[in-house]
Amino acid sequence: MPAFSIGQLAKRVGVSIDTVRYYERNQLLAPAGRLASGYRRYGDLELKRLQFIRRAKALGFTLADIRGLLSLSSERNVAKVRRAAEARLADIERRLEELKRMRNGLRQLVAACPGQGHAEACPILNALQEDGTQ
Amino acid sequence: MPAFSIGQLAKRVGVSIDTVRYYERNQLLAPAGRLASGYRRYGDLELKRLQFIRRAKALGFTLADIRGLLSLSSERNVAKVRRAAEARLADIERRLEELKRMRNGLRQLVAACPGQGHAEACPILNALQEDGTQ
DNA sequence: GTTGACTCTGGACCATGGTCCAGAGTGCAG
DNA sequence: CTGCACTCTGGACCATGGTCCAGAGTCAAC
Repeated sequence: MPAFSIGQLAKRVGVSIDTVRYYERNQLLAPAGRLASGYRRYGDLELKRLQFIRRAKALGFTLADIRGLLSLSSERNVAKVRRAAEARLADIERRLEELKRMRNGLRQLVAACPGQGHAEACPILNALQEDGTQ
Repeated sequence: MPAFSIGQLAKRVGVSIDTVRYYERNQLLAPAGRLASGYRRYGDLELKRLQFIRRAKALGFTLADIRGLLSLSSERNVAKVRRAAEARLADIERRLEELKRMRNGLRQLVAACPGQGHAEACPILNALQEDGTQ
């Protein structure tokens, strides 16, 4: 049963030691135990859990989401996990649409802007200054 | 020359009074003047400026970006405004791609999840628990 | 002239996801 | 057994974009 220090754990997963301790403070990841000196010790379980956290974060889950996922996961409640993932997905799709709207607005402005000449001819400034720009 | 109070200004633009004062603290919007009592007074210029700020924010500019845009705009420097908009656009496109990757990852997981049965069969849990998820 | 709504100030506080610090104690290689 | 790297704790601090508060003063309608 392999055991490693917080520094080794952090390095393996590619996060900072501070981040590991931050996750501990926020109930995401506890050490497997402590040495007599108080040094934290971690095993494979904690390694996996930390990787889980990072992967979930990469998928756009917040730490609060992840706390939830972790407890669902230990409950092994598949239906709830699926619903959580669906909610995340819906949220991401909403954000995608928003961003696309922004992008299209900006694209039009940039495309129409001569990039020189006087300000009155600049659609970017005008669009921001007029009403109903969207 | 119309003049209104901070409350009227805020209401017209649809922000809170606190937000208007916050923008003032952060050099985005100063009142046209003050009454003897110290009450702020705003005119059409400030109304337009606040609308500009809100629209730019809706396009995804940060307040720091907007501070920049406002000064470029008063310089009437079309070339710089355009470059700022292009940079914003590139940033938005980068974020779009990231979100799409997340969405696709999640979509696959959700699609493959039976939503019932035991945890071993749940690809969401498995994907988060295994290496090389994406 | 009284009442209720509005405004003033400075500063504290919120969430998010960490980062950094000092001062002290530990682990381990040579 | 020395020395360096590592770890411990608690708390402060960062950026972002605000929100809320108390206590005092003011405006305007009636």
